[in-house]
Amino acid sequence: MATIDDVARAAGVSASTVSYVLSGKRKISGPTRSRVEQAIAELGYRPHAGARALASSRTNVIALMAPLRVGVDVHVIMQFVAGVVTRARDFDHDVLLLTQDDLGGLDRVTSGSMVDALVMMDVEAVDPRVPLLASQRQPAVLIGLPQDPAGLSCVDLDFEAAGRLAVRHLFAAGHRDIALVGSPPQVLDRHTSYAERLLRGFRTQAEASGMSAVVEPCEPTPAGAYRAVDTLLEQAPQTTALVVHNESALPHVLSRLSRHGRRIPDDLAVVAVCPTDVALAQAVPMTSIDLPAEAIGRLAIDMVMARLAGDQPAETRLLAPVLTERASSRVTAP
Amino acid sequence: MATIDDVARAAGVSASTVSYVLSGKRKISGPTRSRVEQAIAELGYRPHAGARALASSRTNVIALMAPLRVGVDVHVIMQFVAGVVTRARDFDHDVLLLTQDDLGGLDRVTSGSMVDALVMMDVEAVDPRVPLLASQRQPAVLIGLPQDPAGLSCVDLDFEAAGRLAVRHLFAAGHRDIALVGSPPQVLDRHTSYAERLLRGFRTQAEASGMSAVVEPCEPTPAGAYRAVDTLLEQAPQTTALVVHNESALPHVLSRLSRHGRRIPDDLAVVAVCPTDVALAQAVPMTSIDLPAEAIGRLAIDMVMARLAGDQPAETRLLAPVLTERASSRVTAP
DNA sequence: CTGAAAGCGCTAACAA
DNA sequence: TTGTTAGCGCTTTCAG
Repeated sequence: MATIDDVARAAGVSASTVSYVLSGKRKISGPTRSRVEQAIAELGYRPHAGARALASSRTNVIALMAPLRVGVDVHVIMQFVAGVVTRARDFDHDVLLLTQDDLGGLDRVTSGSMVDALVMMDVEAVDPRVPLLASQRQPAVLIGLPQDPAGLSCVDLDFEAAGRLAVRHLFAAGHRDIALVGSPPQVLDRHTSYAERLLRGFRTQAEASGMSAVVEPCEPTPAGAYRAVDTLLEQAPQTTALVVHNESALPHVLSRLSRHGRRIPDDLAVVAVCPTDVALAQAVPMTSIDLPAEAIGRLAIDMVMARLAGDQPAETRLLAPVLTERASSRVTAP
Repeated sequence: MATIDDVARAAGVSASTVSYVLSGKRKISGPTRSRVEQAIAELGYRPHAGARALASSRTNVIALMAPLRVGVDVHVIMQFVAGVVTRARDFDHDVLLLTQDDLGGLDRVTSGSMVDALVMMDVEAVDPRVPLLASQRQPAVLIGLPQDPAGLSCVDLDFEAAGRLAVRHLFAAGHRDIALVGSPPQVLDRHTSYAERLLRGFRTQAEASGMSAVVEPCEPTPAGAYRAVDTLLEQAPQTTALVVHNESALPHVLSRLSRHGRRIPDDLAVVAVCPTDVALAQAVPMTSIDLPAEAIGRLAIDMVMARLAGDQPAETRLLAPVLTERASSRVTAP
């Protein structure tokens, strides 16, 4: 492999000049610059990442902690990761992938100076990883909202507003008896922030609007979805509209409803909280509040870069929910 | 951050001794070792990854090129990635994530000495990335089977054998008219290796067994699945069994069949080629040939490590398919 | 069994 | 506008 000295020699300049041509941190005359660039091209030179990191204490790598356990919301995770990776590339950064449960990984990549910053997905209200962030010098951006976001950068969809929005939409369509098919019990049990926030928005708005509102947690399996639907139809048969916040269960909820002879939207309106492509991939196109996972991922990187540039303090950004009406809640002509 | 010199000073030894304690490449006396270890613990010392890479030309990072585009087989991708990451950790390696389309990324991480090796998912029969591998010094392991795997390490499920196995299973259950609901047309168009291999196995075995076999490519959408099912039932109404090799379409295929009044397995047997958890997440538990994505990921890392250790030449490993019979193809009592 | 010292390839003062 | 030089923190000969 060619080194910076090889390039310098070939171009008839010093190594530092090559370095400055590469970094642009110094003004270089036209002729010199082109000689250097040509030498770089001819030799196929690439700076050695380790050497660079050692000298500059910058790795151009961002760590991403992602929940790789299968099961829940694979789509969302993938889109999110895609957003992070592609946006990082826009800033000439690469992404090191850590699994959610690799608690030690946090310290490893951080203390070992493997990365310049950290993005943590799927942060829970009380998250064991959050306290660990305090002791490290690299900035972190969290996806989700810990109970105490003091001094931390956070991004997420405003799930509470999303809950309210869904309910208001249904209210406007004339519904007065609604239900939420929510996250799996274990997700709620571990106080996953987004699940609780959506639930809160759903409940408060329903109450504010004087609607009767039932909540049914739901396993992300066919059996779980069937159970949830069956329970719901039995215990609250007067329900005319559903909010579904459970991507994996969604198709099974719909198929169970159809098995019960409930037509969508005629007998039952449904609003889903999920990525648009999931909403469109259902048997009936779903009215949905988009979970803009890719956009959030990109935004997380933008925030990381702002922090790295030093011009930004930590901030929390909650994206306003957007509801798109589709067939599943459309008021049909009588 | 504490450096190796800090540790050496604290322990009253030289830096090289600390290094050797860490690497185990030299015999160190008991007392010395424990003094060093204590100093490391007290100072919370972590070797600087860049410095280490510079001095040793080893990064302990593996690059993983994954198809992050959403749509097809997200589950499979996630499981695969999970397998790679967790197994890499077993060998004290981390994973740098590249997107499939980031062709330049290959050269970047490789020439820049950011990684020790490469794992490439979803390799197609004729893949633009494969020729690029020739010029780099880091070993690569491919998931999938390029047309010409000369000198490259490859792992994958033996899809051709899987196709044959599915057909043999159905033959044994008495079926003589079968159909394949396959990959999306565009996947076949780009000569995706696994799609073609499964197709080949399906066709050859059906022919060998004297069965009539129809093939229907299928978009990974509800509409696509409906179309495929409708076409099939119309053009080959005598079909009594289906092989589905299309994870995303699977639920929609099943729901369409049920809408057509075809009961599974009574009217139509179905064998799916997909991860076990997907097979179990359907309305009817699916007889399936497992796509052991996580295992393949782990295996890929094992092969990487063998190559890095230098003891292994490149080799191709095709995993034997395993079929598990479940309700969707069970012969029911008359 | 341990230490000294020479780099690994790059960046960023400091000089000119 | 460019060059010189001193590290960055570690690994690994070479010596003892």
